[in-house]
Amino acid sequence: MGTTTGRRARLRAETTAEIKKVALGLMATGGPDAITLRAIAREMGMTANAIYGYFATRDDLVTELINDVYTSAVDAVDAAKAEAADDPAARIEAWATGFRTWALDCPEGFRLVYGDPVPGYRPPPEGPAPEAARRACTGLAALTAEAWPTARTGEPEAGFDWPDFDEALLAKVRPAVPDLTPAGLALALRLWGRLHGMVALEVYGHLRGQTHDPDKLFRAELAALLHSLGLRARA
Amino acid sequence: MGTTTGRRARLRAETTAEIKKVALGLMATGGPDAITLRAIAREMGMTANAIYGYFATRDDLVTELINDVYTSAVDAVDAAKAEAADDPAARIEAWATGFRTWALDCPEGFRLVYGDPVPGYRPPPEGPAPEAARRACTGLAALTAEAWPTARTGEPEAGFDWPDFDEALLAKVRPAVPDLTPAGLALALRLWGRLHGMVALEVYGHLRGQTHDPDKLFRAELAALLHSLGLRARA
DNA sequence: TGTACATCAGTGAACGCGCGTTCACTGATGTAC
DNA sequence: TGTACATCAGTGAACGCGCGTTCACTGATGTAC
Repeated sequence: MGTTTGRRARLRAETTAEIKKVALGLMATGGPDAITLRAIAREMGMTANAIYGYFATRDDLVTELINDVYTSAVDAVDAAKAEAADDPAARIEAWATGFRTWALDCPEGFRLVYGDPVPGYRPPPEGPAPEAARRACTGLAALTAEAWPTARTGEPEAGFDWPDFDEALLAKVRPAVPDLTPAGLALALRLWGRLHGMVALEVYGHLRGQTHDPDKLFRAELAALLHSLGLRARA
Repeated sequence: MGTTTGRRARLRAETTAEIKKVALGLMATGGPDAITLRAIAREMGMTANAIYGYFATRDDLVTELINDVYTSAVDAVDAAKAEAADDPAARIEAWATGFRTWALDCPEGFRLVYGDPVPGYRPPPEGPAPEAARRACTGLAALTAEAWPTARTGEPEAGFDWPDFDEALLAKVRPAVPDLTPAGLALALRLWGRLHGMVALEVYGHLRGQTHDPDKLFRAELAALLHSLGLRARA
């Protein structure tokens, strides 16, 4: 009996996964508005309402999609960081290139998480992927804390204090990374912005008409970023 | 006769402008997919097909919208730059804050130009706003060229050469800014990315759960940016 | 100044489409004795 | 091992909706003599 119910469960899980994969594929070719139950069903050779056996509603599907994609991003950067040599420059480099690689591998995912929402989508009140967001925050904060001893000397002082930040962010970050200062947290957010800028331009195609070698441009920006933190790139 | 035909023409221009204004307003409240002829007409108290008297097609309307909005952005940063003191740091600061101010004043515009396109929209082959794009490129390149004498010393060398860049970009930039080097142009693109990152995060609401004072964060990033160019912020 | 005509902004009904979602159902797969 | 029953994935038709676009039209505004 275990094996037979197991088989049904497995088929169910496979179909669920396929629905999500097809949804992402549709978004890749047609943009966020291409994620429709009918289009997914068409692609899978079934009727649209069959999807209701797997997701209660289209918004539920989109929420799961965002959650999956965001989690895969955090997994990717965490893994890249973990594989890197045990020094701040190497780890920041791995984190940044890991993020860019993930985004270029799955530009639809990047858009889904950071760009315009799917038309008509209403996310749940706590956000579509709270756990992935938490991991992303603390991961970056920890990374910044590692680099802080050298970074602080190269950085102009900006006078940040804890009340400048959102309570929810502090609640996530301070217990996980106790040795981070307010200025360090501000730096973390700025590093995030700096990475986001380059990757967003590339994902949205704005670099296409500018350079043949976005890779080189990214490496240059990364080298400058490390340089400004008082660190030196490996390559 | 001149006055009467003039009146018709004026009414026509006013209605055209109102259609665009309403379209932007709809996008502000409902996202890019809210720009529909029917919604615009509803808002204006007319029927949807009346809009065909002003725009041949919905895509034409969107193209004009993007063009207007992009042009207003370039006008805004050019004006900010022109008003600034005649030194590179002040001009870069004015350019960056001018851009951010424009984006926060008109976040729909930022999304329209830099984010996901309006669902179903097919831009014309030369892009929706080629002239505005050209002005933005050359403006930033000129700004970078001004800062280049000090910036080059602080920057790690990355070995860029003209073939790294797109011919179309070079055709725009090199005649307008003849004293720009390949490394300088790469720096221009990176500055663009750096600015884009912070502003995009803020416009898309990703900073909302992080800091109460995005303004301060932006100023800190700007100060660090100037610092890395060997310049010093005024404030 | 008055009248006949041209322009043209906007109407109202209709088209075909794709959407999310509901409903009653069928038929194959698995379960209990 | 064989039969009666339960589960459940998926069907097919239908709903009401909003969309872009087309069409034949009306009625007010402007023009020419």
